[in-house]
Amino acid sequence: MEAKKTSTRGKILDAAGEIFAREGFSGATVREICDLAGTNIASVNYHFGGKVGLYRELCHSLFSTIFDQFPVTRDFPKGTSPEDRLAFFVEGLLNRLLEQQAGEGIPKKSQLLARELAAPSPVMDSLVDEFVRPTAGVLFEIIRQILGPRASERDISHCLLSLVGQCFYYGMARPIFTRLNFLDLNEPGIVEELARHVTRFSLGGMAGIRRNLENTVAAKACSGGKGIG
Amino acid sequence: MEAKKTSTRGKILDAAGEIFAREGFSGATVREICDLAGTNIASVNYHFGGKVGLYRELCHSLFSTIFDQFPVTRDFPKGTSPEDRLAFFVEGLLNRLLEQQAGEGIPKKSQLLARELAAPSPVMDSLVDEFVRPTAGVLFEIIRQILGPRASERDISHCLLSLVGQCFYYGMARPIFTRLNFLDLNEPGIVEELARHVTRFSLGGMAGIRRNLENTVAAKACSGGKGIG
Amino acid sequence: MEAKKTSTRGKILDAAGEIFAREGFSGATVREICDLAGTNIASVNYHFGGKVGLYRELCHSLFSTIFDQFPVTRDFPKGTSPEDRLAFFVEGLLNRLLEQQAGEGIPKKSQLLARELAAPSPVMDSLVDEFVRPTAGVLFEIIRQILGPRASERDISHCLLSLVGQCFYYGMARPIFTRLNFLDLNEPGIVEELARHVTRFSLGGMAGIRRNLENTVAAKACSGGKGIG
Amino acid sequence: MEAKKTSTRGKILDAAGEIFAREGFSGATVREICDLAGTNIASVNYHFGGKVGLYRELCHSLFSTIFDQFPVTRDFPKGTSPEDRLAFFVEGLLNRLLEQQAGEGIPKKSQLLARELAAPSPVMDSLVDEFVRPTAGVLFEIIRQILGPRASERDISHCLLSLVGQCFYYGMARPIFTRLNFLDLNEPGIVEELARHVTRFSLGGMAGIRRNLENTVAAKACSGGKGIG
DNA sequence: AATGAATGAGCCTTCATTCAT
DNA sequence: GATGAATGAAGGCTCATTCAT
Repeated sequence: MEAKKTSTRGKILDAAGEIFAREGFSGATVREICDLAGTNIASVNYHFGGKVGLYRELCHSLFSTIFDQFPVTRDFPKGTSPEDRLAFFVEGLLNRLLEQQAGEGIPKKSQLLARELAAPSPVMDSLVDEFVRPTAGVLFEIIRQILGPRASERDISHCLLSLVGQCFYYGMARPIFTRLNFLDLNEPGIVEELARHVTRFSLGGMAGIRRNLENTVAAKACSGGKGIG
Repeated sequence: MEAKKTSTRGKILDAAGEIFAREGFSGATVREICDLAGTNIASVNYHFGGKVGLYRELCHSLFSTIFDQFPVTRDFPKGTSPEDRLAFFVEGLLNRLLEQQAGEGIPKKSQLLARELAAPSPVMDSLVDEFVRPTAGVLFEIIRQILGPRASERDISHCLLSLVGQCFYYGMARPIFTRLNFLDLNEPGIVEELARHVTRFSLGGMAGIRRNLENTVAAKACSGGKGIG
Repeated sequence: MEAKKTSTRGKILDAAGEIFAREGFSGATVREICDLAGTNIASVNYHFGGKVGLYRELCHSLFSTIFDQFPVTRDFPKGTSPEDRLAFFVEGLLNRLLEQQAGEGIPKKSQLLARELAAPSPVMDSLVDEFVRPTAGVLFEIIRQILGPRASERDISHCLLSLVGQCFYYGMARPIFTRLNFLDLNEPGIVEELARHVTRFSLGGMAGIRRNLENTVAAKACSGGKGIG
Repeated sequence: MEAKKTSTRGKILDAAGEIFAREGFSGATVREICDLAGTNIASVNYHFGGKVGLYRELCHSLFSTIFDQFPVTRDFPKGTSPEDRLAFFVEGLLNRLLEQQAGEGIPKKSQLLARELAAPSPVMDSLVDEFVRPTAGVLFEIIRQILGPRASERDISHCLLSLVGQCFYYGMARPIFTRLNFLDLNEPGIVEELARHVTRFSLGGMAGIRRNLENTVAAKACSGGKGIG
């Protein structure tokens, strides 16, 4: 639930979120944003220095809010299994990507995120460092533990991308699979359901990878002698 | 490898692919496209009726070419396992999404595709019906067989999206994970490596799902008696 | 008399001359120019690349026209005195600076010239080289002959600036001395009258300078002995 | 030497002098002036009622200061020759026009003056009456005496403009003749040197005019008889 | 006395498009 | 078939100014 801002700055940011998400950066116009915000057309330049500045600040603010709202890790009790950590991570990530305004069918934040991922603007650079990299680091460690000591960094990367890809796809490709009637993301409880599925699917996938790693090594160890058969 | 067109029409299409992929629909300008194509600024309107017409035709032509080039199914010998069919599907899909111009690092086609998925233009509608739906149908059937008879349509959908999500993510999020140094998609043989990974990961994932389905049913069947423990 | 152009380019140039002269570069607006020219507001950008390009081309065209129209030297018969050459020069220069549209009281060209001299824009650089320098060279030689062999380059420069200053002042300070009722530049024959005056005044001035130079040298030559007295 | 003001008003005036001189009235912006002055952007309107008011006050203050600093006449001892009065006048006028800030190569005051002469703003009207007219009156009388009783008002005006023109030209056309390497106004003692030259040149010029007047009258008187030859 | 926020008007420029050739 | 010239609409932005504090 998003509290409607009363300051001019806040109203512009709210409106910008809507318009940029719907139209993209080039498609959006300052005029449209100001009309929606109910402010003067010069206010964007006054408060943000221009269209680009507004976009930058909006992204930052959006990412900041959403990342604070849905953490992907926390102070787990000692001995918590990596599988449980993964479950928590997946639910957090999906919430970040699928979160939407109460009452509105338009997930403006994830839409904007998806745009940036498909066509990263210069704004992206700082965001990746500030928001994405730490998140990826957390997941990387979890997966390393799940895959076990034989996994190379490349193995871990592959699995990480497999897991993240599933989550992102829900956020980005919504227009596609909505059209194909595969899934309705507006159902209540859908995020939790998807989190359970992604967790289970990915754990299964990683188990397969791990098994393969171990077999490969075992096979190598027996090379020269007879294989197990 | 893309044969350079010599007709005005062809030169415009080539240039449009580059510019639209880089700038998006609103960001691209007819002038820029015509400059790159070396044609008159009025030629776009003459040949395609306008910017929208050009975009529509470009998408169609791009999808058409790429879908023909990389099939996701074929006349398998009778008795081919669904796992083998899946492997073929995954490699085809990844090729479609990661294909790039020979010698150029810019995967203009998948970039354009990614854009359309993140922000589908009106052009999308016909494309989904013509290209995406049949592809999805093929995969749906393969997964149905792999998951076994106990899987509901929803289960199949979930797994389908999990698999497709992994593949798309490679095509769309390249700017992100390139920045994070997770993966370099320019390595030779990378598509095949990814295909092997996605196939194995997904088979593992689906195996997990299937096992769970069977256990759940079994547990229900034994309800009243003792669980396995 | 200025032939009204019929091409869009020409109409814009005509209008620009009027507006830039009246308002200065920053004060003038493209809209006003296009309104006066009866063309679309985008035509300036199409034909001249922008406001600056239009200004540059206008200055060039104006200078070119006016310098061709009023020469300051010609093929004099052998033995023509430097005084006669000077008279010709002065009349030519004054015509350049005071020339005005038939029927209009606004001397747009000299006004524009005056502006450039008081606040030279980047456009000025090429104009000085192309137009002003050769003119100055002609005058420099005439004055050198009038002042005689004892004149240093500095003496010549001083006299040159004295002469040119008189002429320019008529072109630039018109708003001032019109207000002070000193002179009405709209009288017929005024340019010829001024030319006669400036020529006579300057010849007198230079005669004074020359006399002084010769006396000084003579005095030096007699230093130690008696002066002529 | 200009004392740096500490009051907001004074700081704005100082800054305005710099900016208006460099950019002209339309080219200068209130924001730029306030930035340089280190004051709030609303301060110009608060203190001067607007951009025009600031400009008016600045001109007034500038003219007032400079005219007080360099007089063009004084209480001469009885019997002082008009030639001596002229020499004093010329030095005073040149000082007014060429005066520049200590240590800075930019003569902001004369630049501004030159602008006003080339393109007088409405502000000019009052300034002409208050400052220019009295100065011109002084010179008019001096020249009347030098030219002698046969000179008409028109003769006097011509000579006056010839003299004033030389002086103004140094102040206004500096960018031109600096580019042409005719003169470097930054040399020490240059103003005195120029004053000597202008005085001598003009006295020579007026002597020529006077001689001509007398010859003309004499010739008329002798009409019917022989001319002097 | 002074200011930060906000504004309406207007700026130059760029856009996709049209039209006569 | 193809194009150079021209255009109306709209773009982001800057301006001097105002107003509540």
